Amino acid sequence: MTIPVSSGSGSTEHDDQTSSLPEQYRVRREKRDRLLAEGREPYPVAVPVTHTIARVRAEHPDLEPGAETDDVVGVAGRVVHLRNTGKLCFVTLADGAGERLQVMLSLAEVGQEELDAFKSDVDLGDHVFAHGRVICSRRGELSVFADSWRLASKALRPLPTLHKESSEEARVRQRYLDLIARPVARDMVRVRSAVVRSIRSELHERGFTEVETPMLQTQHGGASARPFMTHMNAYDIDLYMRIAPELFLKRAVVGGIERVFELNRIFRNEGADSTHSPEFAMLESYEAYGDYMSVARLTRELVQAAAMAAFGTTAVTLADGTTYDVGGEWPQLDMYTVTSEAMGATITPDTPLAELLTHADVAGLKIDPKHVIEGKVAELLFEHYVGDHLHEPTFVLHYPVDTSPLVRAHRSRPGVVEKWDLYVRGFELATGYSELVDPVVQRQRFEAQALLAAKGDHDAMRVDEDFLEAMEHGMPPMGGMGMGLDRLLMALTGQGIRETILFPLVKPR
RNA sequence: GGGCCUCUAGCUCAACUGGUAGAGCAACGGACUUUUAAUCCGUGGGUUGUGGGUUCGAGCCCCACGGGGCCUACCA
Repeated sequence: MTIPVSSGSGSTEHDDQTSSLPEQYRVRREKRDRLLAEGREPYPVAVPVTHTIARVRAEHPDLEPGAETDDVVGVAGRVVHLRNTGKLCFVTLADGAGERLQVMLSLAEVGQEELDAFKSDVDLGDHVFAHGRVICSRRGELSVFADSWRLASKALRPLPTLHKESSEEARVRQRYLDLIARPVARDMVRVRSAVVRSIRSELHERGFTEVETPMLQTQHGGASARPFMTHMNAYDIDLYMRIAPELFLKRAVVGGIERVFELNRIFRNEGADSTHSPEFAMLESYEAYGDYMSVARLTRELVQAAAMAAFGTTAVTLADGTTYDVGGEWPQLDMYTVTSEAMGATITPDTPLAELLTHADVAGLKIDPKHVIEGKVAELLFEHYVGDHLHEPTFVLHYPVDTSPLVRAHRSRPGVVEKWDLYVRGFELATGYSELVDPVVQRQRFEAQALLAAKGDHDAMRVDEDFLEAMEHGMPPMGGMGMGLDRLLMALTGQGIRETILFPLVKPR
């Protein structure tokens, strides 16, 4: 529903449409107009707050029921409950953190005029300021016994009922209401902030430098995914929104920023569901003279530190009430070995394509024609038989060469690369490589990708000449890691991706 | 992309086999000086997502479109 906005901030006139508004909207607009007409400000520029609600609570942890103090405070908050017994009103104010404090307004303390004004002016959802002594009600509720009050901001729309959760759609479309109503929603914001802060500080402690690389790119690369496209008017060129920061972070390493990371948004023009969002936050880090094993350790330490920072424990409690422990060492499984065991038939990097396709057939997998290459089929078999079932945090090692164009071949085992994927609760949380640093091999890999692209694979990379040129100037051996921040939040909280993102993209109505 | 479900008052939800669209909270009027989703008395509030169709009659049946959810395939 669209509510017409009256023109002119000081207007006290009704729009023609005002009379057609739902009753509750109309009543509140009329109150605003009446307050302005009476010279009472519905939106004062400031109110004299002296204490946060949390501070009042902290300074009076255990007042006895009926106790009074001489501490005079000024507090403000959103009205979330109103109870009126005639000559005494009880108001519950909530602050942004969800802390609540009761305000009591009595005829004896504020006088008839102010009490009547309060009753006629204040609605659920308004911001109200109250001034008075801190006391405790007879029923033991910490309260401010008001000697005066002021409207801090008049709400023109009613608060949704706080006794029931909003629909899932309303929760993401109007997150501000979700934050008011649902503590879990507020917690997520704080948990996410704590996790981000933890990751940054852990990396800084290890000597990493945070950089920001281009989001608008002339050539997308660094991952297999379809990009968003946009256009730059000044140069009249098409640009891609980045799908990964990898190729720029590696250029930074060439330039001597030997421990580098970026924690920011990337964009993928693909599906949106409970585990995928078109824009999501990605951490990538690269360390010169490291390899896939050193970044595996780093990744584990970052996840465990994040859990500690957000919850004070590595055994986190998920949304469904179960406990999930990310502590300790995490098992490392070899992809071909574990897939062979689960499947009951041995596959190796040398297994012919026809045989792999037979296995896929048995498994009931439909293989997209563009994916009919040995490594991709082997990977699909792994995901089918093993990947989705890996509940405990697990590193899966040694992927096929042909699906990992930026990873170096294993130092001793032919046909596989020095790569791991980290599985957590059945989904892929992070990936780590011993990065390919040989520019000649890298060119061959790019050319193989370009061939796939020519055959219609929108996810395939192109030959990135600028990146190759950087590489040809000498790239130190290094380990690299990428981790989806939203997925880390999902792993640590058990919530869906749209609950981990404050304002996820939703289709316009 | 495919399949299934769903959209009703400000919010959350009912409404039998097609027969006058209801409840809780919220709102409006009144009572009440210690309430905790206060209580009590009274009242109003609806283009049932949008557009067509069938029918004497549609919230309900049919078609199209739009939003949302779940399952499924793909990407993290």
